[in-house]
Amino acid sequence: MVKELIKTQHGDILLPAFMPDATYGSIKSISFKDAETAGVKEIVTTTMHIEQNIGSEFIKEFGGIHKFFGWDRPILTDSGGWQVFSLINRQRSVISNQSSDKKQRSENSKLMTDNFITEAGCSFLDPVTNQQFLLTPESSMQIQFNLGADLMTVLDDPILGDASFAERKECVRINTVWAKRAKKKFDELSTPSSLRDTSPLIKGRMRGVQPLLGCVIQGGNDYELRKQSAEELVELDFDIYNFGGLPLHTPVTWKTESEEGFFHDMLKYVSDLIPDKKCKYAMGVGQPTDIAYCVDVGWNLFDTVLPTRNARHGYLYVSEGQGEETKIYKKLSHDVLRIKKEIYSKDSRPIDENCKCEACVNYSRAYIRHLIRMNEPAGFRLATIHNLTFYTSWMQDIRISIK
RNA sequence: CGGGAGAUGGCGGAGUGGUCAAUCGCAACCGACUGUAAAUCGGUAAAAUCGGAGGUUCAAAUCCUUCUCUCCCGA
Repeated sequence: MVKELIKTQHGDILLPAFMPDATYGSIKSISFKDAETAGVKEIVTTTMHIEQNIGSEFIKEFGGIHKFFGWDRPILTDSGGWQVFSLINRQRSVISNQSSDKKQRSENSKLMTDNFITEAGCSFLDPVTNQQFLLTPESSMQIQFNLGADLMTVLDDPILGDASFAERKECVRINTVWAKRAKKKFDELSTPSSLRDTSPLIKGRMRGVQPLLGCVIQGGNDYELRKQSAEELVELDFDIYNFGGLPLHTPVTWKTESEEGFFHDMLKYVSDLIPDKKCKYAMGVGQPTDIAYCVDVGWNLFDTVLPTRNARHGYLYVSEGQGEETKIYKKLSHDVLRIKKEIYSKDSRPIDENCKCEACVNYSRAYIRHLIRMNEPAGFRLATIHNLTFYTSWMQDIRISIK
């Protein structure tokens, strides 16, 4: 029995669902109203960026993240684990460059002391605000309650692909310990009396609907570690099970010589380790065809930066026959169109003749190409609206196709 | 009219005697992007004998003379 629906205080989520990322409190270059028009029903935001730049205490007093954003539909918060992973990973790659430059070396050693993970939590220097920050499983949970998220995520400890087996095993161990601690904190904070005091959620419309908690299965590209991680977490009984790390063979995720691109087998393997009655969330996935594959093997919740970032870079998703290159997964297919290419400079057609979004109904490829090349925010906005419209309709097609 | 500064590839702008057929950036073309330190990053190609003429020197974009043009300040 495949899960079809998640109930939240801000409405139901139809599965499989795709949630765009509103990292700094905004889906880059569009408004939430634009997102709604593009068919977006639920979004992801990050606890860390909000906490550091605005402060979750303030959001709580304000009346919660939904009110603050002006977004009345479901919000999932990410824990902040990934950001730290990202920082540490960058730090390692800088250091591995073996610079003989004295200044560079001193910067490297500074990075080592700025960002580190212990069993207590993640300590790091925020690159934007330049403040030292300690994130623990408990504080991450507290922040997410302050925000009043509908779906929450435990602090997790992602793994670097080229770490040794012992190091990766240690990450899985810490990841489970943190999940336990986070769940304990979550249970404390979500008791009715506690909710009244600590969370803007209680002021919502649907009393009695609790926030849901997701944990993150780690283990990198190692099947045994994935299995161990999944089994330990299943034991703890979470609402949502997330695929941690990024299932891609790249130097910043998992280094392997064997294969390029998306790690299909691992997605299937991990999905099979999770009971079907649970929501399965493939974090950071992915290309439309990869999402389609993941749905096939049991995943039903997705978020990725691809449609929004690619839009800003002029990489547009279009229906088949409308672009330069076709991507196919089974019966689903679409094209890709790089709008910055010269061939579109005089093209009076819309981005996608089959699309009803604001960009396609009103403007030509030539105009949108021009705007993006000129770095005009209006161009980013239109392209983003288009790509999100594509993604939401792609998800709808998937939902229909699996009925 | 007097004084000053300048003239280098499509544009901006390094370089003040040899290592300069000339750094670099923008623009151009192509590509990447996957729980966003990303309006970012990478690659490729093309393009100037350095305003004109003369001179000094083994050697000049670089020094000297002169011409042309531009800009700034002052009458």
